[in-house]
Amino acid sequence: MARRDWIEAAYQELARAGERGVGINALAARLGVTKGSFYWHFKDRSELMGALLDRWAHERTDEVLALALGSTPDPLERLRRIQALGREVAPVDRAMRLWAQHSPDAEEAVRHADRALLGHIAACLEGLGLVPDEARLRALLMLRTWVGGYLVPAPDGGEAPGADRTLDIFLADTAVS
Amino acid sequence: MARRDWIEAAYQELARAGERGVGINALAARLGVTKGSFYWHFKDRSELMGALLDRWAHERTDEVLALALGSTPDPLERLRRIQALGREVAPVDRAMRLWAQHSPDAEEAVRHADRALLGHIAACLEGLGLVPDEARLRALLMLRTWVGGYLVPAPDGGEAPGADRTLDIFLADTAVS
DNA sequence: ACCTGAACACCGTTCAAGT
DNA sequence: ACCTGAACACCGTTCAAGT
Repeated sequence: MARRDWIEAAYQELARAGERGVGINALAARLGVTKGSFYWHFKDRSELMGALLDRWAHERTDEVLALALGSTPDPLERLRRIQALGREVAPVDRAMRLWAQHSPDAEEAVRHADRALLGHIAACLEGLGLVPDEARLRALLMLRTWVGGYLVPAPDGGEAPGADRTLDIFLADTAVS
Repeated sequence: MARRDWIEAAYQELARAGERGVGINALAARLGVTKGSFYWHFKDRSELMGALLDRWAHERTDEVLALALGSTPDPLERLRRIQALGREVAPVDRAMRLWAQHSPDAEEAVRHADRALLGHIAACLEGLGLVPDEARLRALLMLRTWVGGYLVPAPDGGEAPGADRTLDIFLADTAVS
């Protein structure tokens, strides 16, 4: 049982059940050891949670970097890829954002990651003809619309068919429309 | 110490510190009694939380009803009032939505309340010339944009000056623009 | 009717003791 | 070096006993 095994198991629980779902007892049972083992590898629970933060931050940095260095130069296609990534990472992204609501450390990690992500979205919007200030504002509102989906599901179960109408709406008066 | 005193104190804690902030020990200390008293008035914690749900549902119903019966017939002005209400009730609204992420009961209460709210927003958008389907979709995306602000704060501290640019953007191709 | 106080289960935490 | 097992604090919960 290595430190990284605890982190891996905890990360999966975080994505599955949120920050509260990461319990030492449950993890110990799942890993087939007693919780005393946990306290050999970690000072306390918050050290484990800190490791999860680091892991997530690295993953997210890589993902956004991959987007920024992506092969397509077409801004609209880039925005679609950001959206696709968003759907892919939704479970852990949601867990992180909810956690950030009551943890300053998680809040800082999310804010830092969002700076990069918002920068990339805004760059795409500039590529479509928006001036920098307008691009930054719309990038923020677009991200809020996507993330807001965690807290406001479509009323008629299942995602509305025109969910990626978000792009159309936020690009209403750009080169695209 | 009456049942409603517990509910009132708990409701304040909910808005202040979220669902986890509602602790029997802390409430008992604040009310100057022992927690044994609590279990005279309530079967258990979940009965208290259910009472909070009811209280919030009534409050929210009244608020949205007041908006719907409001004096202004102007749809744009009505949308501005919805936004203003949103800012006013942000603390408890945020707490409710976060709570809804891990409680089916809270989830149902929020979804029910959102049905009314989304209906009212959509009605305003129809008043501005959108067809029903488009109005419903944009109402959903607008609400998500506002609520998404809980999870994605403005990167440069403090709300961006043009925060209610949301209206402009979502009304881009209506009678307003 | 309303509350106290002691007890219990659960979970995070500590630590002496084992291998 | 790595883990066990017993102990403790904290909080939700129960309940017999008080007024």
